[in-house]
Amino acid sequence: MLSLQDEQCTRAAGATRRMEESIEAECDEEIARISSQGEGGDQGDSAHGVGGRHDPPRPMSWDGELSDNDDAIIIEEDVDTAHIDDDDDDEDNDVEFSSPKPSSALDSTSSSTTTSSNNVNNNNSNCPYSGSEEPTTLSSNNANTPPNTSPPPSQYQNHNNNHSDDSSRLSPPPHPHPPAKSSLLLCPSSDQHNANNSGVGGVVHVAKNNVKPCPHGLNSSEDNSPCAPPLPASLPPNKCTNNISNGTTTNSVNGNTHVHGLTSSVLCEHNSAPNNNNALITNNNNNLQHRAGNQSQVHQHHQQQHGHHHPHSLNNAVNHSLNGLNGLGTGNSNSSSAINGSSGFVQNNSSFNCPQTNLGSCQPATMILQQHSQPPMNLSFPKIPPSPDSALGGWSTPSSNLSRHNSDASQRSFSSSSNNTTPPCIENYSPSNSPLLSHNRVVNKVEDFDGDQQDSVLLSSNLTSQGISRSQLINSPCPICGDRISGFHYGIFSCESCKGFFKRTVQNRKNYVCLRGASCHVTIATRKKCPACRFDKCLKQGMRLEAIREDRTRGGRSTYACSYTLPPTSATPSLSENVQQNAPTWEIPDLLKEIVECESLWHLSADGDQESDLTKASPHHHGPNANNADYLQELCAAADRRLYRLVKWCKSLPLFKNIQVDDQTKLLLNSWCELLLFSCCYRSIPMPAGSIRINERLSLKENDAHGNQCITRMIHFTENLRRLRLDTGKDHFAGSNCVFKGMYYKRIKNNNKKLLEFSVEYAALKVIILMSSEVDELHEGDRVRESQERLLQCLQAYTLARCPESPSKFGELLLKIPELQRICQVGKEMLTAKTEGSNGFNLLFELLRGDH
DNA sequence: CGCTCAGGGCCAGAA
DNA sequence: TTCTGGCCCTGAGCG
Repeated sequence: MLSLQDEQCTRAAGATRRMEESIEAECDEEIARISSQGEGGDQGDSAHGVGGRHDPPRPMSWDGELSDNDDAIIIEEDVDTAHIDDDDDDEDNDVEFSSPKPSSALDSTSSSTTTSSNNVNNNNSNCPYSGSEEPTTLSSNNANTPPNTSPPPSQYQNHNNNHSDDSSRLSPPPHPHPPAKSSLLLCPSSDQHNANNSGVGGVVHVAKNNVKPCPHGLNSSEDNSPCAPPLPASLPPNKCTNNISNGTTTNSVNGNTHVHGLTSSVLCEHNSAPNNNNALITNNNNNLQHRAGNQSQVHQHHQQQHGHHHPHSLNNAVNHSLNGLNGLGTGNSNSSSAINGSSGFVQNNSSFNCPQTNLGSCQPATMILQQHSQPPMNLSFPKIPPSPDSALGGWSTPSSNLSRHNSDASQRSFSSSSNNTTPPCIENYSPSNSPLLSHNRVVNKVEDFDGDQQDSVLLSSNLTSQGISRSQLINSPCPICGDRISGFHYGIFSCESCKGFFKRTVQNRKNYVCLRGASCHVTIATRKKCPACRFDKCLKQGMRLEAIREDRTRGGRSTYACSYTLPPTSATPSLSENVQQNAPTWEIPDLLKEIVECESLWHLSADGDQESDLTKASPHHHGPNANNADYLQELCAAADRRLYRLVKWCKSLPLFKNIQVDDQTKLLLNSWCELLLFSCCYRSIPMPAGSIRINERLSLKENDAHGNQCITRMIHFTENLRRLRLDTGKDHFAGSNCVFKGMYYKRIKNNNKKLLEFSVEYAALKVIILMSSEVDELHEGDRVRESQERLLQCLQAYTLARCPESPSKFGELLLKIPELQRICQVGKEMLTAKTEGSNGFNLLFELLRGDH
């Protein structure tokens, strides 16, 4: 009698064989298809072969409409929405795609893929910060402490109360901002750390005005020792690495810097473990706190969950990227520095933001990201204070209209001191036509170039050449709400109300949630209606979280790095164009381009595509009635169909397709579930919150799951993805010099065509998941490992280049993987139980039976 | 040493 | 009761 284990092995072998056969069949089919196509290669193939093709760039329009572009690939779909249909399945029956410009068989891949996911941002939730955990406010020792009470549920909610069951509507994880005034803060796992620093077990007393910043922003005033390495740019400069003995929140135990504020929660965790090497991975939506920033902890956790190891390279990258999660913005390619202790990365980042020397205090973000891979450098940048006057290159008139009088009391200033400045009519103010938008972008662009004094000159000349006068700036509307600007606040010129709003939001840790899709228009009239969107706009316009002083010291100049970046906005046309022309471009690594081009394979289901037939033939395909019948059956059917597409996708991937078939099979067997679930969740991003899209006809809400943990977790995972703000195709073309080799369109209602948009980050992450070198008994383990590392490097480079203001993006992306693996574990168990005893004979069942 | 100006605090009014 | 926003205070940076 065969033991259960033997039986499982047998089944696994069967699944393996089937996977191999599928892969080989795909190969054969591919070859046959290419051979038979001659010049008219179909689009499916166009994206199969990747690499080595360098077609000239083609102009693209971004209206999403297709005109007469022969190169476009049209995927028809009877939908009127522009979902991110990366791997829609059931609509395949309705899908066809037109032939692109004929090309040779071997060059059939020359049609390129235009990628983006246009709906991602539209469905982003309100808070751009996720994945961090802030200290728990236990109580207040100060009567002035802003109360952490529950806000009206309809509009927003305080983070402190966000651990409700209805996590799909939870506010995003808290902003990593400073604690409320004089709060008693508890680091959830930081007893030892806190005891060391405050003398009160587990409690950090944040004293009001009790921190005397060091004169250099480095040492406490009592300490005459040489300056410790300054903090990274994103940290307030008066948070010295030296311990401040008055019970405040900084310390330098083993080189760690415990800072709250922007990075408080994460750093709190990060530094709290005995080895000072922790970080926090949170998953608020799942009400899970995966506190495993320490490599070993991640490792252990993962082992416990899955019985195997994280890929070493992935692990490195996770640890590496934790720096970014802390807002420290590492681009250090030597991940060992992160692994070996946070002291390493603190010191590796030590060249920044010393207010005394102004080392990098105004360095461009791109420089910062590049430089912390270097050991501490003796930088000799000329001093560039981050104040707007300085940043703007030193206007000729020292007594600016942006003096105190219009900084604090803007109304007074406008009425009295600005004789030559006619106060603009309020009706003329509009955030959309504010020169400030362009101005801020100019600041950003200039800072991106260099950190030295030339910035100022260049910026000044830019402003001059673009005709931006000081009075124009002053008279410009607040870029957030359109109100009158009162001064330079938290990194941008803004009005007094937005300044106060931003300050309160950050200081009091408000965590607003927009219930209208996070797309509310923020104007002077509506700014009170949706604080979530208002805060979001504050951030988008460039307000800096780190400008909020965690110690609440008053006075003085800002010393945070002013290398803020702004997203493309609808600035004044001429200026916008100018900025656009001068915009530094970032490039999508070629490898990622090739990967993205393979994304189209999730859509393609042309005639002859076996998937269509399989779909129709699937005995588990229940069609529209599945919604009320057995969604699990529908889920299985959808998963089963996608598996075939998965194989097609895999074998077209660069790096992967060069791996021998045995290893390909093992990698696929290892990751098929993660890939399927990930794609499902990604596809669900445009869906309403709290639901996932199984296929074209079936979507599930949390209620529909009837407590099914897998579905629930998938919904939460989708929510996390939504917050993560994956890139979109528009991003690529707005800021990059990326040119894909073709354009894919989906035919929608009224015979219109919608440009398909793929996310580079999403696509790359899938391949990283696939290329797990920790799979047992790989013949070419080293090769797989190298491939994954290469992918990781590309993705990191891409995320840093695209979002220099969010150095944590890369880490946050990677941290989705263990979360995904946990969901898969639950999902497999669910599906296995479901298919127990079933005589179904398809790939999914085979995989499931062999998986346990 | 005085000025600048950005960040924090206060508080009346609004929601 | 909470939030808003105008006004004022503070103090580091700078000339």
